[in-house]
Amino acid sequence: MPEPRVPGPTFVATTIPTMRTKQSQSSCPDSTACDACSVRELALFADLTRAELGSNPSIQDLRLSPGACLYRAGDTGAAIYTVREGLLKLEQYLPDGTSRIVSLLGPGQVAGLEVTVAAVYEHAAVALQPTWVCRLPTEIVARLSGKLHRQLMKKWHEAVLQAHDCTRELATGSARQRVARLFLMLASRDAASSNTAQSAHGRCRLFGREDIGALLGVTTETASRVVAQFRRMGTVQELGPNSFTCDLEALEQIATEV
Amino acid sequence: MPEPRVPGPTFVATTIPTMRTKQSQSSCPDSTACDACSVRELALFADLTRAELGSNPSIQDLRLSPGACLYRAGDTGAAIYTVREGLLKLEQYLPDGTSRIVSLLGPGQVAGLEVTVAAVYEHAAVALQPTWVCRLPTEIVARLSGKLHRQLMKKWHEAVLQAHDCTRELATGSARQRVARLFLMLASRDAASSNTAQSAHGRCRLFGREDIGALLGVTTETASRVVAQFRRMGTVQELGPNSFTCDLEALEQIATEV
DNA sequence: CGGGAGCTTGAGGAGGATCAAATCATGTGG
DNA sequence: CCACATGATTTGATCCTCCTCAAGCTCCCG
Repeated sequence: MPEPRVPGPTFVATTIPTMRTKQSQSSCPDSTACDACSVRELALFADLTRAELGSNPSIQDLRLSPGACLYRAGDTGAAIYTVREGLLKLEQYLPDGTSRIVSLLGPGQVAGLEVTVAAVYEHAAVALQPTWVCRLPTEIVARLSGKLHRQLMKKWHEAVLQAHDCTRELATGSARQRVARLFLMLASRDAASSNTAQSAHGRCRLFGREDIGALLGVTTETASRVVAQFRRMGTVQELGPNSFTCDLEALEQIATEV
Repeated sequence: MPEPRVPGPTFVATTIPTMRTKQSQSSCPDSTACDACSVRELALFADLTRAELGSNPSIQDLRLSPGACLYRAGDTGAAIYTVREGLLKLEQYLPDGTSRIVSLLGPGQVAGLEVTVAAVYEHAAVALQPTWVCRLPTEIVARLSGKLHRQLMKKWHEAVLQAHDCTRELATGSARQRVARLFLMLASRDAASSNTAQSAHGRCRLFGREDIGALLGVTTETASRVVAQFRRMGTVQELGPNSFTCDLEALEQIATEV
């Protein structure tokens, strides 16, 4: 498969004045957009023919800038969202008011699945990178449920796998190990879009230290310290802002050390 | 609803010589067993009439002693299991060979859902308490899938909620907080079977310190120390072996302290 | 009675949290 | 274009939690 590149609208580099606010630009795709979608085979509609799909106007493409919020915990669930490109965090709140990231969603994964069986969203979904999602209203899901069942089950499965991965890989061991595993996880995600699969160095986009902390269950300072240490050791190299190349072997080493 | 009590066979208090081994005693229920099942309304068959259900001989009740293994990661997935009473842990392994508990499953929840869309199990499922499960072969699920869809989706939802709960409540904060939240979680589970819902003291069954450690992401010693400390402080009282009453307010206090 | 497994407790040290401050990046207004 | 405000990142110093290693302890079973 060719390198996925999102067609859609031209990249709108609008600056968002207020972060953490819902910021979404809809672009009504032409009738073949779903065909052309880079995550077509991953997406919910994999089993549908184009005729069944039609050019449904209620299916929208949305673009999220980093920090933009797709929905919040407790919002009435009106739609589910397939990630086409980018990265979302699912965030929940602790008894003491602080928040914790319980899952990450990348291309092909679905946010908000819970509203197919419940009334409201369980988490806040917030973009960590520039992200495109495909919005699918719950009515459509209900209407097509006969056709979508198999795909929905697979998406549920992915959601569980992802949640368990986060506990197992990112909430266990020392801060060094967790950060190393995070780099490996992100690099393997981005590897899917890179043509050379098996090289000793990977590439990934990181995000803010505060989010890293909330994901790994450590403080912002610790997250910063470890990333800085990796950079000094040459384990990772910063190309641009939060864009890294990683020495995968060295990271693997750290991830599994005593 | 009345207090759930498992009918089934008489309690067989066999001692298991080799722990960690599959230990299951099947008892073919009479034709009305599914009707009488304590988790009937929670279970997969909630939507089925008795006629549809029939007295299917391939649906079995199994009893697991603590430490007994229902299936292992990588096993071919032949069935899914509804927990009727007791508690299961879902265990996965880290790169370094140590294991981590990624989820707990109690009455009404389903283990092994993943094999409805994949070939093998993702985790090992091991009993933490004396546990009864209802075994449902995947063929049956496939055959009844039209009828079962809604319930399956709900079970997937529960699985995701449970996984996120474990990350958020049990893998965050100090060891004291984690243990306090574990007590609260277990007490609220057992509260469902107790008639008095709103008292300041709860009741719960705990399990081995090693499992507590693997669940909370701390060492066995730390788990032991904190439990011992709670006991000395009177926050919890040990009635029998691993059977506790808890001061819910005090635990809540600890769970949310800075 | 002896042995083993799980639980408890102790002492010491490493790692991470906390508090605080300096540096850097970015956008704003003069 | 520059000075400044703002927020994120980095770094430092100190304290406390939890891990590590080690030793007793309790209970159960042969």
